Amino acid sequence: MAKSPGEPRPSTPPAPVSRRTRPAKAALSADALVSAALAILDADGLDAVTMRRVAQALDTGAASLYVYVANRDELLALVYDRVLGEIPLPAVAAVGEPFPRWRTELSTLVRTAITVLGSHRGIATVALGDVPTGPNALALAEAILGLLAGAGIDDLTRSLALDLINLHITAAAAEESAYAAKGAEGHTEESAVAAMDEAFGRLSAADYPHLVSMRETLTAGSGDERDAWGIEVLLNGILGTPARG
Amino acid sequence: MAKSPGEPRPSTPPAPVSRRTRPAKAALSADALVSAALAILDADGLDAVTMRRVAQALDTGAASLYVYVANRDELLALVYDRVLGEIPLPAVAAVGEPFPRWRTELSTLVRTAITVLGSHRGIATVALGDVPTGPNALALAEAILGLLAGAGIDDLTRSLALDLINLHITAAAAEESAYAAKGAEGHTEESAVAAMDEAFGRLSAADYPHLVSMRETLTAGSGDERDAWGIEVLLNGILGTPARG
DNA sequence: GTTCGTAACGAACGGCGTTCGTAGCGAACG
DNA sequence: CGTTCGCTACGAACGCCGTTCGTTACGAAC
Repeated sequence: MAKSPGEPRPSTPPAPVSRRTRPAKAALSADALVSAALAILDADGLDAVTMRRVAQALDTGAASLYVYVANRDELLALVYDRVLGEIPLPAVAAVGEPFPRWRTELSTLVRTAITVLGSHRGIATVALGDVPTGPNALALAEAILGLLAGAGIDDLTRSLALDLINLHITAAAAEESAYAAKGAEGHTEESAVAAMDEAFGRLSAADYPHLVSMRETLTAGSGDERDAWGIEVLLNGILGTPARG
Repeated sequence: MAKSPGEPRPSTPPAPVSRRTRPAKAALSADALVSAALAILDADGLDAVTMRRVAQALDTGAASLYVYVANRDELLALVYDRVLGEIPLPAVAAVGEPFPRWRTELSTLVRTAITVLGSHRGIATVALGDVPTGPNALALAEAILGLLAGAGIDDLTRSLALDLINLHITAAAAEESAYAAKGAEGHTEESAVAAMDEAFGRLSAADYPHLVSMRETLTAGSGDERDAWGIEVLLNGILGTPARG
């Protein structure tokens, strides 16, 4: 009762009971923050995941979030790991056991990882700045290492291959998100071709002979086909490039 | 004379001559914006490249920049292309001519591209959102296509390979920048190992057998060695994976 | 009954990208 | 020569942002 700050509510009088007064409210938690952030991410993209919007979705103030999360980057890292959890992982063979199905399993694992990460608008870019160490990131790494072990690849090569595959997943997903974001609801095809023509129209065949001659080939193939080819290249390359070879 | 707004300068009277009154001033230009932005980028990183700071470096106001650039993203795209210009490109063989040195040339081209992009703190992430179409980006693409042509690779495969190589360059550079940024002046080695141990300390060998058994191998090798191996994998994989095979 | 740690919160700080209305100024035009 | 016009430049402002601070409420411990 002392202090008597009165009613310092200059903006929104229609809410009669202060949020603080209300009792239950489902209790905040880091998981709840992540869920709210993920919903905003899917709805409006990475830039829309602001502390204020997350707080608003949870019917609280931005300052309250800092009890569960040190800052926005940490929240995004948690969201990233949550998304990684959506990737179905194959059962891992025991250490030392050969696993003949490793190639198809690894191929689909990489492809689904790219698709899952790419479908949550822009979250993949989070991983390019922080080496992720969340539980689901570790589980994914474990699965990849297990499949590579099933191929009989030595430890050093597997270690390098893990990095390379992770890099590829992240980059391919980030690119996919970017394409999806650009299109929004416009035609991906049309705008992409338009941009291409715009850029190519000014090219002289003398200065850029290969680009000009390949103009049509460069836009060929769907994203999925390009993704699939990329994975094949990676796997073939890994098999054919032992470390310290 | 009409209107007579008087002297609406409530904040900084110590500057007697309005910037407007001063005559010469070297004249703004898109190039000047890019140079100023690049200097800030190298000094303080991508986040520090704000419209206000660029304007300040040019001794003007942020609003003035919009005459030469539509928005910050466009400015960053110009900076990105400027940085690409720092990459020395090999002479391109004529279309149809075999070029036996293609492999070493392409390998060093990719490696230097990663190094150059990675050395300008965070600029590589710009390319993950915009397919770059600046002149230097086109020249780089032309060079890569030319070297691949020297290897006798067909058009469709070259097209896919170009995308894959560009993706790898961008991602590897972004990761390199991120590592450099994390370290700042702290020991990269120490902090990386500490983070690893932090994450690995909680791992049970039952749940993560491969990760645990490879704990030491995973941190082996310098960044350069990993980069070099990655390029070999890409090139070997491209050679061994014709499109529509 | 009192103390105390801590979740929750409103307000504020400093900064951001961008827009708006206007001021200056050289060239074009009558 | 006088006027108009287009364009660069600019200060101020808008609506955001992440984060911090000081205070309040409240449950558990004593």
